[in-house]
Amino acid sequence: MEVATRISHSGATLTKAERRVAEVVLAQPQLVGFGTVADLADASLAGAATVVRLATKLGYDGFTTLQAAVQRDLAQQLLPAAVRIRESRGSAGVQNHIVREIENVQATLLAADPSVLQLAVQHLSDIDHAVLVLSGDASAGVCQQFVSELNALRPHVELLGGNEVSVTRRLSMSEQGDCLIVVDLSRYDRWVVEAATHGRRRDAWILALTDSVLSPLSRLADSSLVLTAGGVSPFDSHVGTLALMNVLIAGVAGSLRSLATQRLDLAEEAWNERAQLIER
Amino acid sequence: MEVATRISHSGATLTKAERRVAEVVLAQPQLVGFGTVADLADASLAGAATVVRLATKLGYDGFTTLQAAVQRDLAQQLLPAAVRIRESRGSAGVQNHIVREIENVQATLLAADPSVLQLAVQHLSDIDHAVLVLSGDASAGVCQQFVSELNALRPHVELLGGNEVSVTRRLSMSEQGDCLIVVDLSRYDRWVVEAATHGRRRDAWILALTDSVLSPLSRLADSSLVLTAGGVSPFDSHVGTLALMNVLIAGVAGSLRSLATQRLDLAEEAWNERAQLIER
DNA sequence: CATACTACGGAACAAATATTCCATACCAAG
DNA sequence: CTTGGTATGGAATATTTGTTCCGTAGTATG
Repeated sequence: MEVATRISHSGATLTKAERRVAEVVLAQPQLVGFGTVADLADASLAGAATVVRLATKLGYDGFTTLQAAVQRDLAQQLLPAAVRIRESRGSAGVQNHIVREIENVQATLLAADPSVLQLAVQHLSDIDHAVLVLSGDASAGVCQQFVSELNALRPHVELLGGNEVSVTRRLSMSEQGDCLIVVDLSRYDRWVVEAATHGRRRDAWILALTDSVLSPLSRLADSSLVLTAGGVSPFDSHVGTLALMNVLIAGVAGSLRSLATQRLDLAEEAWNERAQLIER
Repeated sequence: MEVATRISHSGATLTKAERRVAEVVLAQPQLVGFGTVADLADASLAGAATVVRLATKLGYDGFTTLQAAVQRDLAQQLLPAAVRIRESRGSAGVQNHIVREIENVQATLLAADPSVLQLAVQHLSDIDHAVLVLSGDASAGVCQQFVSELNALRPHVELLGGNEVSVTRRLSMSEQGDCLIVVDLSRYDRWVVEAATHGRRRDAWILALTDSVLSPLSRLADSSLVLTAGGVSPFDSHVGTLALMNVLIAGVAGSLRSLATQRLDLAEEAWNERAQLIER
């Protein structure tokens, strides 16, 4: 991505209008490769002169040269994906990762039984009951991610953590119909399995996200989804897990549409009020 | 392949020179999409007039119209490679997610400049300096995941969090050569950008993981990696981010092999001693 | 061999497109 | 509020590029 590099390099010195143009160049490279100065100017609500100025600022002779560069980049992308990955600037390492992680995503999502997904979304969308998420140490991060997003959509979502005692106490206060999501891969954290067992006695509906239907969590759970987590590093990859969680989140967002948008709007408003977010 | 269809349809009625042109159109569509009448004429050893005649013979108004058609065909091919791999397994809903997340992984990892990755791994493997990770609210979970895994491989890795004051304080104590990883997507958390600015003054080496080379984080950082995070739900997908982090983790594990295995063994031993992990 | 017809490409012409120039709007500093 | 400087887009200009026309060469047919 020759062009992207140059934009990044000159990024700081760009003016407001030039930046708009640069964004369009990055977002819709076809428009540059196939189109004209006027097309690009229209798309970025800028003048033709600004487009040319950007091109020269990036170190090109003019729009025509910039266009040629974009066309080279696009031509790269036109090569078959397999060739692209192989030719992608050496580093066989990254290729391995791509293949491996894609496999994780695909295997995890394809293995998910649609009826289980539907059931899970249904329970996760039931705002009359709490959602408790229990995770092994190795997957705590992705679970926190899941909890925080789910929390943005609906109330009463908790990540169980701290020490074993506090988790057990929280589970003891759970009510029938609460939803317990347990996430752990082999080798399983003993306390997670024990806590899940406790949850079972409390009549929670349990969904296991784990690496095998033979796992102790699967045995405990009412439903389970099987994860594929082949890693290149010493650790399991949670890419598939996160992708699966995204599916659940999207499902909940869909089924709680009005409540969810209302909650998101409230957050949005608060952010704006205090200018806590910036566009650029 | 709209153009190919027309060529095969009118194939019989083409003259010798026209056929040569048509062959080039099929073999090197980029030349048509990106090039001019003269380019195509040269490549097919024909005159400019012949090129135009072919275009009209195929039913187009002229070369310009033919070119537009070829550009549409090319644009199809430019769509996320994953879209074309639509194997009809899985339900429609999950299909979308698979395609989207695969695209996130692929785009994020392919966009990563190997030299930047190498540099990042180098800094992350430098055990004489601390690694500080600063994250926007929306990506806190995956960052925690990253930090916890990195922590298993080497000491002095911290996730900056809590309130703004404590983050600022921690950054104030950072030393030259420390490594600051900043992760945030548009719209950016103001405090994250401000904290990163502070880190810059403290002479930390800054790596930005963000969604555009035009982001304020990119501007601040010494190096940056661009994330693709297209989501189906209301939230960004951090699947690509996590995959990229896995690449970094694997790199660090490789370069710190002996230290890392030593640390992992220690943890292993402690777990075994207390029977905290179970096989099944 | 002669004639009629078709294919073909060079060059003139017309259209489009990139580039440059300039007046205006905007903004910050005094 | 004024002034100096910068950013910006419209319009004039220059260049490139598509299209059309026409003379020539090649080919088939009688």
